[in-house]
Amino acid sequence: MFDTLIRKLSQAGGLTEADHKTLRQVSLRSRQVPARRDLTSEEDRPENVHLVLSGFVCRYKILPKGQRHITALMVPGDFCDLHVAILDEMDHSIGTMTSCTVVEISRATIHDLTANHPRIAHALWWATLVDEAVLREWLVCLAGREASKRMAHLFCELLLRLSVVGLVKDDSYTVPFTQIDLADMLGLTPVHVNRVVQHLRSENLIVLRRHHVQIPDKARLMTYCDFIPNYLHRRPRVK
Amino acid sequence: MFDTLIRKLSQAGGLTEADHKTLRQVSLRSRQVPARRDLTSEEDRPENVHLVLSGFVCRYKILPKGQRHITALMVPGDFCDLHVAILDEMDHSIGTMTSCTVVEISRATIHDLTANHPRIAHALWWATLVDEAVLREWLVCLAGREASKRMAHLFCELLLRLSVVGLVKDDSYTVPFTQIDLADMLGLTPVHVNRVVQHLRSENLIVLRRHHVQIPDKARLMTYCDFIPNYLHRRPRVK
DNA sequence: CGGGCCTTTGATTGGAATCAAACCAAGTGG
DNA sequence: CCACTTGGTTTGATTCCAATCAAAGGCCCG
Repeated sequence: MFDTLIRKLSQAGGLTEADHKTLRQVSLRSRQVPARRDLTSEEDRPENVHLVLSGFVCRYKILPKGQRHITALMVPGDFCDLHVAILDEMDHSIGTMTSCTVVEISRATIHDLTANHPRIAHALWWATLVDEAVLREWLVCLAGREASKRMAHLFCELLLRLSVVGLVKDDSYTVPFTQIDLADMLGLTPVHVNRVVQHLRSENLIVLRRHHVQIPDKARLMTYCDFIPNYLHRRPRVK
Repeated sequence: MFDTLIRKLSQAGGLTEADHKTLRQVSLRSRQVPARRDLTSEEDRPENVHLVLSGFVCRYKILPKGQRHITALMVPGDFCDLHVAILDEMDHSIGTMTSCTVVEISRATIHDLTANHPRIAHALWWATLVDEAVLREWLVCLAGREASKRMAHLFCELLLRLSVVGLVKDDSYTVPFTQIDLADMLGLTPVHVNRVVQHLRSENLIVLRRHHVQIPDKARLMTYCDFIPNYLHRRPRVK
């Protein structure tokens, strides 16, 4: 569990052995959370930051008309809500999509780390900037790509993000969300998501069945949706 | 010019008199930049972070098909690209929309501030988190609101953001961008932007003429687009 | 005063939403 | 172990918002 935290922050570069030691001493409580539960809700002032160890978590907002829009997906190794350590109030909610194991880190701990361990502070800042870069790509995707390329793009992104944490095997991974969840991520209706899925299937770009995707030819899928991975800011080794 | 920097960072709270002094000693070079110039381009590894003193700057990406999408707007008092101090490579470009005065702060300076002045580091982190919150709202807006509400929402946001820096008078401010720029922000075509503008005009929700907006009834405009300002994370005093 | 960019208007097309209903899989309880 | 329920997936028909194509005005600047 410590490894997950250290691995995550090491991606920012620049951590020393002493920093690793500091992180190992951080008191972490791991917790099991069922699917479809909120970890924190809008307007909360939560006391803990969460780090995902297993399962999928999403960040979402509810629009006035009641529809939900998912603005970010957190997979194992990701922080859910570093914001809460810095901002005064949540402007969105965070909920599990599957049953999850999460680690809670108190705001006090984050404050101590940022105040007294500049390289760790730097790494935490790095993590939020990468999140922002992903968010930016989602925005551009939503604005400028048609539905089927948007979905293909999402599957490409997940392929890379999940492979970093060892959750991809033979270009295939588990997508534990429903077509309704996909609709909420891509800004489409569930009906249209279904049609798009069928289209991608018919082109043999993805094989999606029972919460499991397999990508027959990832180069072709990436070309199809003009996927450029630079926004993920992965370290070279993960290439 | 120092005041702008200090005012910006003070919004995060927690800065001491000593921090102010530190910031005053930061070496700042202010520079005039013409309209429609890039400050930094994708794949650059720029040496300076920019802070806007006057004028409008935007963050944008170019899609494969050649269309531009603007992902963020920076107004006086905003940082353009704190990323460059932390991430290895730009994944987007930053360009002026008008003639601008910007201040350049070297990466080395930012690194020194974050390494040795924890409260300033905290404030910088805060600034990026607020940027992210705005980005998130843009995403939700794009996905879930129809064109005219999206545009109304943008005008509401600008009203608040510009009033913080004293650029609003009588619920009226300058919007120095063209309908083409608006289209690139809202994910619409220029033609449709024009029609939406006309619709908002006909409803008397905005008075837009010659790069200048006046809002006859801001409560009505906010109600119209369900504008909830919490995502801007303004300090109470600015209410 | 001419040229270029922006704005405006019109006609048409198309992608995705909406409405409606059937189908399917999985879990529940009698 | 099988009706029953529930949530998700699929299909079809229709509507509508916004894109596209095309061209005419305005405005500003050199």
